[in-house]
Amino acid sequence: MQSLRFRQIDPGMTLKEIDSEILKYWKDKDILGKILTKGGSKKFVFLEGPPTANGRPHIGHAMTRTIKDIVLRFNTMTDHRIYRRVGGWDCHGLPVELEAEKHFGFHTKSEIINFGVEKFNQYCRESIFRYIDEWKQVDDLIGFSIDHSGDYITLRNDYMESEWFALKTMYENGLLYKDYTVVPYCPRCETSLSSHEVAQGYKDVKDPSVYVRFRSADEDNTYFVAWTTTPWTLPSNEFLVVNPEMEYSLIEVQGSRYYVASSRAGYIFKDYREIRRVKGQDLLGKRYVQLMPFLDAPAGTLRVVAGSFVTSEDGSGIVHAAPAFGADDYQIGKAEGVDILNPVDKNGRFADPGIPWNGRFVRDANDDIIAYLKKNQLLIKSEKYEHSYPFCYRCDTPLLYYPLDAWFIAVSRIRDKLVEYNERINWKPDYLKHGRFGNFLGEAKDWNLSRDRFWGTPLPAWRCRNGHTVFVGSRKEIEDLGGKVPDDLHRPYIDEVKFKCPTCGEEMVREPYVIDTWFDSGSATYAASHYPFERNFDPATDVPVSFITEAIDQTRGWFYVLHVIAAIMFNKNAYESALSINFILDEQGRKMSKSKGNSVYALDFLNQVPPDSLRLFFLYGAPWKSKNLDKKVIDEVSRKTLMTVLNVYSFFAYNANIDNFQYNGLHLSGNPLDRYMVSKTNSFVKASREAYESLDFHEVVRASMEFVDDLSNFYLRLSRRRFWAEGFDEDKQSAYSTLYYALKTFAGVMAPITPFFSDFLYLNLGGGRESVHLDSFPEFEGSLLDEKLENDMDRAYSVIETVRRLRQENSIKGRQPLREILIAGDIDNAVLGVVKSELNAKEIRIIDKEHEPIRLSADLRMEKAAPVLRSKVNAVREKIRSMDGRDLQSQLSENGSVEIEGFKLDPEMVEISRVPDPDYAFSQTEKYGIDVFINRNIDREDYLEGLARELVRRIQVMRKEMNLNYTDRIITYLDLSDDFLEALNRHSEYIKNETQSDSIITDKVDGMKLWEINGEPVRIKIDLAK
RNA sequence: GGGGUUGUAGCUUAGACAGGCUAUAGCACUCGGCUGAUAACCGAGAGGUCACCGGUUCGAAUCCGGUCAACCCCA
Repeated sequence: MQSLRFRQIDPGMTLKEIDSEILKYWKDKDILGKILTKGGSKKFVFLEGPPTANGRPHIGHAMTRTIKDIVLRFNTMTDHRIYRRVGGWDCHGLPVELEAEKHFGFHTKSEIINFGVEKFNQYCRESIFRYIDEWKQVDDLIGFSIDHSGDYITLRNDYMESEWFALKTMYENGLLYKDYTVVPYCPRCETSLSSHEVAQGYKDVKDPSVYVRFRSADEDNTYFVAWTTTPWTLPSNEFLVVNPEMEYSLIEVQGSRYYVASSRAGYIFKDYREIRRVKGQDLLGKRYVQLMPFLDAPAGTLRVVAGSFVTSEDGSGIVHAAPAFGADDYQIGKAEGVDILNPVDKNGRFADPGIPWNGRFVRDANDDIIAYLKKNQLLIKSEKYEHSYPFCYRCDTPLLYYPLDAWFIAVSRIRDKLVEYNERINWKPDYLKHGRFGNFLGEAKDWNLSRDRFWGTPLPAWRCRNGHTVFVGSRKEIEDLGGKVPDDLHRPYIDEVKFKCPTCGEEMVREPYVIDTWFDSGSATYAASHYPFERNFDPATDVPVSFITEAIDQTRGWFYVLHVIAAIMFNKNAYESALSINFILDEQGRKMSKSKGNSVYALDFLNQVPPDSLRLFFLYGAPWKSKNLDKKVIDEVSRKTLMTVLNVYSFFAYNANIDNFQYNGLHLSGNPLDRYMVSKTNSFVKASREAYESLDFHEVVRASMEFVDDLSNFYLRLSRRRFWAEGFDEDKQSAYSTLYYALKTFAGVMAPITPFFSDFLYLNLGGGRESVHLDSFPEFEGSLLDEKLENDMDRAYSVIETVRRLRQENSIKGRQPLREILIAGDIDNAVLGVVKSELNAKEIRIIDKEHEPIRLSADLRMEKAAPVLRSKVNAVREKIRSMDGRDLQSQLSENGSVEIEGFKLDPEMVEISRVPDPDYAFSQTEKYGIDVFINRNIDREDYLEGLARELVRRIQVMRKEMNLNYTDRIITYLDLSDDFLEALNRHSEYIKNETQSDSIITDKVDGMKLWEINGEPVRIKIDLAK
C-alpha cells in the first residue's frame, strides 16, 4: 500500500493520545536535547525559582512551570540562545528541619542537639529530594523544556561558597552588622525570623484587649490609663509612653482621677467629669507605681516618656512599654539606658520564680493575668479585639517579639536604590510595580539574616574573645587563615573550623548561626553559576536576567530577595521582567489547602487531563487573575481550539491525499476567500507575536479562538466544495495552499502554549524540521495583509446573517431556493460572489438605494405631536398618512419643517418608515446598515427544487445513521405524495448524485422510515447496493 | 488600623489606560433551522440595577470621590 503524504486521523483520536504520542516522539528523537542546545543570535537569560522538593508539586506549580516554558519556547523560536535553561532546588531552612523534627518526634532544639546535629542534618539532606522524581515527572508530562541535568542545588559547597563571597562583600561594605534587638521570634523553632518570613504568616485572631490603671506616684488617687493586647507583657512594664503633641485629659470617675487621651476618654468610660486638659508634653517625667510587684523594676524606670508612635486611634493614648517585647519598646529602653526586664525564656514561657504564672507559655497565661488584674482592681475594661497577628509561617506557633543577638543586612540604607531599580522592571501585572512591591521597597526593613538553627548555609563569620570579626569569602580563605576546610561546609563540620585571629592572635570561633534560607534562593542569580569562582557568569551581561515568574506569594519573597541582593552586589535590578501568577482555586472558588483536603496534585491531574488542555486553561484569562479549576472549562477551551483544528486538519489530509497535493509555497488565485484567510492568518501572527513579547500570553489564546472559528466555520465551510471539485486547477491549488498555510501557521503560533498538539500538527503537515520547536516562529508578512478585504468579507457575512434572519421570519427554509435577493449598500461584488452559495438564491442583485422596492410611508409621532395638535391630531394624522413619504421627506430636509392643515410640523413629529413592496421582505444588517431584500414568492419550479433537497437531506441522514462510507452506493425506496413525486421526476439525477443512489424505486416496501416534510408524510428506506 | 487588586447574565469572559450607537462572546437552557470534515454551526428567545452611592460631562461599565464585599499584603 502506498503511504499517504498526509497522515489520516482516526476521528476518535483524543488529545490525550496525541500528547502521549508526541511525548514519546520527543524522547525517541531527543527533541528536548536539541531544543536545549539550539543557538540563536540574541541572548535570553533565564532563572528558575527553586522549589523545595520535599513536598509534592501541586497544580499551581504546573502553572508556573507552564508559563516559564512558554517564555522559553517562544524565545527559542525567535532566534534567542537561552542562557542557564536549568532547574534549581531550594534545600535549606526551617521547612526542612521541621519535617525532620516531625520524623524524629522532637519538640525542642535541645532534643536535636542531644541527638546530634550531624545525624539530624544528614536526615534533612536526604529528605529534601523525596519528591524530586515526581517533580521531574510533572515537568516531563507538562512539557517544561529545561535541562534537569544542569540543575543548581543550594546545598552544594559551590553554591554556598558563592553566598559566602556575597556576605563577605556586604560585610566589608558595612552592610552587614550584628545587633542585640527585639526581633520576631518563634518560641517553638527557637529562632528569629525576617520580615518577609513574618509576612507569610499573618492570621486573624481574637486577642484580649485590656485597659489597666497605673497609679501615679506623685498625685493622690490619680492613675494613668494604659492599653495593651498582650497582658503577659505587663509584669515587664518599665515605662508609659505618651505622644508629646497629643491632647490628654485629667478626668474624674467615681472618685478617682485618670489621665487619658482626650479623644479616647468617652470610649473607655461611660460617665466622667473632665477636670482639665494637658499636652502629652506636660506628662513627661511623671512617675508611677509598678503595676505588678513581681519583678524588681530597674533603676530609671516607671516614668512617663515620649514616643511619636503613640496615636489616639485606638487604646488610651498611653502605651505601656515592655522593652523586652516590642520593637518600639526596645528602642525606648535603649534610649533611656535601662536594664531590660525579661522573665521569659526562649521557649516563650515565664521563667522567673517571682511570677505566679512561672513555667506557663506566656500567651496561655493571659486569662489568668486578666483575672489577677480584676481582683486587684487594676482593670478598667476588658474586651476581645480581633486583629491579625503573625504566626510562624511553618509551624503555626504565634510569634513573640523577643530580644536577641542577630545579624542584619542594612537594607534600609539602600532603600533608595531599591526603589530606583524597581523603575526599570517590567511588571506583569503593571500595578505591582508601584503597588504591592513598590510599597514594600519604600519601607524596606533591615533583613534579619541569622537563624539559630542547624540546616542551612552557615554564616561565614568568625569571632575571637576580643570581639574581632572575620568574614570568610571562600574555602581558600579558610586555609589562608590556617583553618582546615571540611568536605562538607554544613554544620556541624564547619563549627569545628578554628583559626587564629589575624588582629590579636586569639582563637576565632564561628558565629553559631545559619542564614535565612531566602538568602539562598535570592542568590540564585550568581550562586547558580558559582560566581565569582567560575567564569561562566558575567554580571555585566547576565544581570539582569530576562524574565522570572512565580506565584503571587513570592512577590515579597523571592522577587524581593533577588532584588535586594542584586542591588547590593551588582548595583542593578535583578530581572527585566517579572510576572506574578495568581492562585488556582478549586471548582467552587475556594483556596486550595492541605487542611481542607481540596489540594490537587499536578501528577494526579495530568493523569486525567491532557497537558495541552491544561496549559491552554492556564492562559484562558490573564495568569494574574485567579482561576477555578473546572474540568468543564478545560474541555471547552481545547474543544474550541485544538479539537476543531484537528478536524480541519483531518478534512485537509483526507482530500489532499486524494488530490495528491504537495505544498510548495502559497499559490493564490484571485479567489477572495483565500486571500481573506491568508490575511486573517497574518493578522493572527502579528497579534500573537506582540502578545508573546509583552507577556500577555492569554491574548494569544483568545486570538486563537477567533482564528479557529474563522478558519473552520467560515473559510472551510464556504470552501468545502472547492476541495471536492474534479481535477486540480488553479483555484483548487489556491484553496489547498491557503488551508495548509493557515494550519501550519497555527502550529507555529501555538507551539509555545500547546507544544504537543502543535508539534503533532506540524509533523503531520510535513513542517520541514524535526519539530516545530526547532523551527522559527511564523513571520508576519505585511504584503499578505488586506484590511479592506477583511472588512468586505465581514460585510458579506453580515448579509448572509441577515438573509437567514429574513428566511426565519418568513418561514422559508434554508434549503428552499429563493427567487431573488436584492442588496443595497456598500458591498463588494466579488466578495459577495464567493459567499453566495450560503444564500441559496436563483438571482442576487446589488442595487442602488433609489431602486429599492420600497415606498416611504409617513405617520405622526403621537407622543411628540399630540401635545401640540390637540384635538386636530386625528385629522392631521389622516392627512399625513395619505401623503407620499418621499415628498414629505424632501420637504422636511429642505425647509426643516412642513405645514399641514395650518400646523407647522417639526421633523421629530413625523415618522417616515420604509415599507417594502408586498413581494419582498426587508431588513438591514446590524453593523453596516446594508439593506437586504428577499423575494417572498416561491414559484412551482423553485418549490419542487426545495422538495428535492429535502429528500436528499433525509436520505443523507439515513446514510449517516447506517454508518455508510462516503463511497458506498445505495438503492433508495420512496413512498411519496404527489408534490414529492413531481419533484423526484424533475430532479431524479440530482438526487441520485447527491445520495450515491444507483436507483430510486417509488414503491411501498417493508421497513420504511416515516418523515414529515412540510406537513406531508414521506416514507424512505435505503439499502446498500450489492 | 493602613495599602493593593478584584467585583460585568447561573458559570466563564471582552470592553476600562485613550468616556460616545442597542454592553462582548462562549457554556448551559427553550424553540426553530442548517449540516456527509466537525463533540461544529446559524437564527430567535430568555438571562444584566456593568457591586452600591454620589460627582464631573451633552454623554460614564469606563474618569473622580465615597461605601460594601472578596482576596492579597503590611503594621
